[in-house]
Amino acid sequence: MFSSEVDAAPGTKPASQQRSRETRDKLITALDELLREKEFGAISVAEIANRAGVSVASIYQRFDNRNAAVAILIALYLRRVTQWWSDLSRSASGSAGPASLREALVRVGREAWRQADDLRYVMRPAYLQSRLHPDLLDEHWRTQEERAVRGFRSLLTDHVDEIRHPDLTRAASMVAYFFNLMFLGRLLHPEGMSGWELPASGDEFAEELADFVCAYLVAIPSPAPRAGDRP
Amino acid sequence: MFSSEVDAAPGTKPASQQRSRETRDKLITALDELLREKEFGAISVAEIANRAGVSVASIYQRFDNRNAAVAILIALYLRRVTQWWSDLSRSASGSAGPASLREALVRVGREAWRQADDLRYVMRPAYLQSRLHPDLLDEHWRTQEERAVRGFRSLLTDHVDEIRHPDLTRAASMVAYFFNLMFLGRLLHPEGMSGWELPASGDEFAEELADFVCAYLVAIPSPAPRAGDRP
Amino acid sequence: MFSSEVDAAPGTKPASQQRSRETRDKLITALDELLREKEFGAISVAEIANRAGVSVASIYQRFDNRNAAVAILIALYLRRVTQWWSDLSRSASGSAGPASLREALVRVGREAWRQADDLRYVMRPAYLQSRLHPDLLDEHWRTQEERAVRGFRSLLTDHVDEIRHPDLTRAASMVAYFFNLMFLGRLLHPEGMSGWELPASGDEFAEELADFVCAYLVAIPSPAPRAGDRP
Amino acid sequence: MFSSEVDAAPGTKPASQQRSRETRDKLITALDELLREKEFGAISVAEIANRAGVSVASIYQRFDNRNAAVAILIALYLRRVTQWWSDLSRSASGSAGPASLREALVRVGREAWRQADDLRYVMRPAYLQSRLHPDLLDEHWRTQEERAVRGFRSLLTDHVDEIRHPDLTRAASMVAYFFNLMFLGRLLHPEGMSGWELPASGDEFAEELADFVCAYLVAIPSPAPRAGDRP
DNA sequence: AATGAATGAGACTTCATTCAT
DNA sequence: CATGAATGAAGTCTCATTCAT
Repeated sequence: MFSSEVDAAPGTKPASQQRSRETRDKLITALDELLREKEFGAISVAEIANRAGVSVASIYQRFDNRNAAVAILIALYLRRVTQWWSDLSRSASGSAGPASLREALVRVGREAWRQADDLRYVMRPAYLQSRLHPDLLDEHWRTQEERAVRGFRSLLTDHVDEIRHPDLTRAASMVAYFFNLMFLGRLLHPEGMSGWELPASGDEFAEELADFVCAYLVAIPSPAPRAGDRP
Repeated sequence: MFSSEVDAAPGTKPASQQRSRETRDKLITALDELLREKEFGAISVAEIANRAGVSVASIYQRFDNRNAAVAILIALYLRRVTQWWSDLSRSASGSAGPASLREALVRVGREAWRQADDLRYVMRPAYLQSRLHPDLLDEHWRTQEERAVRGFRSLLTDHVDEIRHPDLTRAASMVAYFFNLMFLGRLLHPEGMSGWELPASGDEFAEELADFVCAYLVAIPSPAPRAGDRP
Repeated sequence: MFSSEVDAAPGTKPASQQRSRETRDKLITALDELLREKEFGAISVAEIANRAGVSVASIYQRFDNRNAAVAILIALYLRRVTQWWSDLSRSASGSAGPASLREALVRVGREAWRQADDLRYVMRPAYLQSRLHPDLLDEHWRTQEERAVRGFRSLLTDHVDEIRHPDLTRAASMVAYFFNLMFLGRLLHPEGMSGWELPASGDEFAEELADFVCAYLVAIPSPAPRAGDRP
Repeated sequence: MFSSEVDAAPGTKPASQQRSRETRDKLITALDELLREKEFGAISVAEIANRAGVSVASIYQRFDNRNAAVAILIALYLRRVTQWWSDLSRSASGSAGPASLREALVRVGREAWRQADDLRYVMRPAYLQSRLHPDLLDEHWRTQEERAVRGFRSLLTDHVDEIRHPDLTRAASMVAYFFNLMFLGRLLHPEGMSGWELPASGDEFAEELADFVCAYLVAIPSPAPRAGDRP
């Protein structure tokens, strides 16, 4: 079921037999469920085993140690985020793609907003874990980042005629970085935009984001737009 | 030494005597030191006590819980961030303030970048803790957010003649939100801009940020700057 | 206020000053209150001090150690039980005393039943403590027992013409022992007569008790009333 | 060894394997030993584990709580008292049962006296605990009480021709209640009859008890035996 | 005399992990 | 391979008591 992603994870022992693969899947599903109920740090090995209906010792036959349960998190995370990015790309550059750059950005913003909500229960612990044990997951984040940059690069290229920013690569990086931060913020602060006096509705906020980013992209190249350009 | 901030914290017991205040300060200092070495979750009560040179029980005479040691984190956090914001405001709106909006933003970006590095060791655990126990700290974050919005609002007001964005309040919120995210990102990803192919130097990055934000602020109000405005 | 009884207690330090006597009384009152809320073992020194509005250290200036707080229990216990016995005697042998032995016993039973309810909150912990630390209180119980025996002895003497038991001293001992057990049972099993299928009302039960005891007292001396005396 | 009783106890985790049953028995035996040396409240989890030769954590694999170690007490208690009652019944109603009611009661009294001594070391803590945590054990006491009432009921029925008390059920309850109190008193006051000036020897005391109870049972029904019936 | 602070000792409990079946 | 049992290590917290003001 989850074979390819999970076996690649560090600390994960090979599951050659049919039976072991079943056990492994049961464990992943159990953790997936538990993560919707409580934070990772509060989930004990015994709890995972109970929920999965297997013995505690079985976990150690699948994974090196409890920290390697992060491996399961990665599996879950990868499964979903990969799915998300491919969905996003497909819809963004589809034959019926959005007419304008702004529309494309609004769409991405809206998607990111929604995804942040949907994936929060798995991304949040995965992310927080990754901050506490950077070594384990940094490679994965890096990969994601690069994928995001490439994604935006191609999106910008699709609308290159609207863009005045002199360096498309740099622009794509900034935009990807910006969207990523927004995504992260939404992930970690689910309660929303409260203190910022910003629109709490995803759709409205996506419009504002698009404006924000568009301005940067279509602005007359510096130094022109700066001080003193008002008549 | 730390009296005013710490006494206000929830879960903190009053320290009326000279001696108790000394103990409390020793504890705060100890935690401060430990946080430079390891993450909060890995610091045991006994460790704090040892480092502070007091008994474990003394910790419980000062604080309700181990969790209330988060209170110490808040104290540290508040002390530093408050300091930072007041410094920033003073320098930004001083008599010899920056000539242009962009220069002001570059300066803020540079400051934020540096501060994120300096305060990381305390902010990071404080932040991650606050994500695991949102109820304890959300009020504080809210306060900070509002303060940031007000700060940027006044900064923008100082340069209102350069700004074309129709809604100054909304603009201030967006900019504050953006800078905050950037700050947060730097906090949590100290290793830097690696995956993003962005300038790793703070100064250079601050310039790019300023451009990003400036464009949004000085852009010709929508719908004008959008699709089809290039001759 | 409580001076005479309390000062006599072992482990109690002399309270020569006015102030110390006040403190001591506050402590006793505090414990008295607390005992209505929870069992002795669950009452900490700090709790007593808090309730009394004095410092923890003050307790150690009044008493040798926590176990000597049992001394306070004794004080409370003595105060009340002494009061009870004297009331009982006064009413039993008063000028308008009950006409018959049975009436007198019913009255005693009723009183004991009611007192057991009223004093339970202090007697129960005192008693249980005394079972856990027999050495501290055994002397007091002994005293009480002897007082009870004497009380019943005089009660029986008042009605000697109704009694056929050959040995009045032995009879008084048995009756006192019996009432004491009943009192104890009521003390420790407040929920009542549930399992015994006995009258739950104090008045009705007192009647049965009186019958029980009366039979013993007025029975034709053994061996006469035994087997084969039915025609 | 102890399987049936212990597994039924609340807070006790199932011990399916041979090995776990061994551990559980070691724990029970250890507690049994310790109770002969000190009171339950003074026995720590570590002590039980040490004595049993198992690790502290093993206790928590067998029982939910330290309080659930009371379950062990119940097990011990039940084992012994159940045994006692069945022995008593067997001997009392055996083919060669006592000729008279009085003889039967003397025998019961003697047995109860001896048993109270023998079982004291386990009954006393069990009883005191049950008074401190009534909810845990009240059901058991209730059961015991009802069993006692039934036992005496059948004993009285065996000698119904000697009894003049009009209500056999009520009489059985009173007698059971009385013997139970006596048993309880002996349990809690091992030092004996000191204050009461009663026979310290079990055999002699049993005779007096029998007289006491017999009188109640064979007394001419009220109101006859009361005041003024002496010629 | 009274007090707040400090503390050593120890209690209970949890948990990740290993072992033997 | 899967499991229930066992455990060492560690953690959080409480408490009776002493100390210094």
